[in-house]
Amino acid sequence: MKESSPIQASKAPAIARAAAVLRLLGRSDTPLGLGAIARDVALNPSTCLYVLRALAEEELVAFDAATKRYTLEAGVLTLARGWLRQSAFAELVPASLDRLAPRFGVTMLGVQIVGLDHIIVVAAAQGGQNFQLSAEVGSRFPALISATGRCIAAFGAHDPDEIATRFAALRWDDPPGFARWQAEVEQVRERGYAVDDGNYIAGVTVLAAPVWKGAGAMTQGPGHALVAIGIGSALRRSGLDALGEALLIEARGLTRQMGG
Amino acid sequence: MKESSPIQASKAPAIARAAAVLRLLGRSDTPLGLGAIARDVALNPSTCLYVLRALAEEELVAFDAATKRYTLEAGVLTLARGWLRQSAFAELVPASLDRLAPRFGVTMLGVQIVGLDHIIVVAAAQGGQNFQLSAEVGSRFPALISATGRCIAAFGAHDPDEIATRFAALRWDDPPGFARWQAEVEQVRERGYAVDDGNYIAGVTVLAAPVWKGAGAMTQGPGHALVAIGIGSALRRSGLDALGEALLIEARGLTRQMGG
DNA sequence: CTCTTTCATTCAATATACAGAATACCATTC
DNA sequence: GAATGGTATTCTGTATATTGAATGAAAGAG
Repeated sequence: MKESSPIQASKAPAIARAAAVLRLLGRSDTPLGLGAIARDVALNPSTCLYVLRALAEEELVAFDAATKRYTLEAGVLTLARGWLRQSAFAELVPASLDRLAPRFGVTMLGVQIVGLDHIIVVAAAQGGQNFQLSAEVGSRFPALISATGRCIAAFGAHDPDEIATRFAALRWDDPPGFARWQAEVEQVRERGYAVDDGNYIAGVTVLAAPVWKGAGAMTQGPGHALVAIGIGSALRRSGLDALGEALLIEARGLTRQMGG
Repeated sequence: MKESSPIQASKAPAIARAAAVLRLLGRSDTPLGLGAIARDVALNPSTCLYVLRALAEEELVAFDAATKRYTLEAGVLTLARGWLRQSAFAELVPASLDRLAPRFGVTMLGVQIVGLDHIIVVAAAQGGQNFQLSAEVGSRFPALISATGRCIAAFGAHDPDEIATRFAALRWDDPPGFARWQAEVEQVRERGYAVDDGNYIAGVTVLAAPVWKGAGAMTQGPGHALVAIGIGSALRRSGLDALGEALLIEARGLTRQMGG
């Protein structure tokens, strides 16, 4: 039997339900009622009510008794603080971002790589005052997209078939063919950093360099990456190579600081 | 490390267990094994294992297969981002903090009031270069402590008995007597902002001013507060009143912007 | 290398969380 | 004021999540 039975396979389904509810509330722009929530996460209203009450008890969701609507509660911030506290990367990366962003006038991101599924923005710094290509902390992106994706493909020890499958599911503004993409990935292995020149978002150029986590963990692939984002025309004018090399230096410094 | 609070009966106990595990992992400085986690949250190892697996499936917990240790995963950041997105206060307050912190050389906090239980730091700004500020976001404090506590007591429509009970449980460096504290709370009602002069932390003065949430929600008490923290001697020299009045003005501005 | 200890994981019986129907609660509308 | 529609909430039998013991897999000591 193939392993693909993701729903109901767990021995603690209430947790998956709770996570789905939290994510829905995080996505929603307005407070939601029980009915709307139950419908969206495909739960029985009664079950959903108990989930919401338990989450409210933990102060992860807020309940407005007057309108009977639910929202995320600030308790989720406390969890995030706990993660930030213990993540060496999150602690160290802002300094690197603050160095590079003003120097090259780019938006800098520090991202965490979560498997082959996706990456999560951990920290950000704005370079130019005019064009703010803001990606907020906590945002998720598909793992293989853009420059970071080429990094993951180049340095992660992943199954080629798996990569091909996931590549096919990506959405680009201007998709590169798989063959050309693979050639670029090969180039990343030599050069050390990756470039996405308008493929992901038209007119926008993205660079990424890998940061490894623990000592000698390089065989398992990078756990993080530094990302630079800027307007393509401006970046090409000021020289991509200089930015790429600066990314590499900072990324190597971070790897070293984290015990490499 | 101290034991977590006991898990209470609910119709979805797995959620309370999950929250306890997440909080424990957030508190811990090092990755933890199954045994340590199960012991701390008072769970059967087998049950705890299923909880951890479900949390890992949701990418709220990271599992290191080599060491069999668990950590918080970056997914908690995504939840926090959802909360920040939909909180008008979190969106607006940084501007206020950034205005006041350098002007008075104080550490500024924006806090969210969660019932009578506690407050959560939502945003922070440094005046001097003394401490790291970003680490503070997400911290929890008892609701009635320090200057914020006097605000909540003054403007929240809470049961006096409940307040007295909770007051008795607080820990101060230099506890004010209940009678004197109540007199100060009365003063807060007239002046509009609260002062804690070395009671909570010796040598440190804290000021707080309330921010109400929705329009006409003042009857239910403030949902947020602006907090200023500084060295007592320095603050008294530069004048507490000026800082207090500035806090009030910013707090009123925020209340207005949030639909007051 | 073998024994001992510690920890993670599976297994099978049973206490209980869950789904669905039934009820209570509002807020509108007639 | 009565009725209606759309909610949220309680109630109850049953499938299943939880438990504690048994098994497996490492790590450390002798």
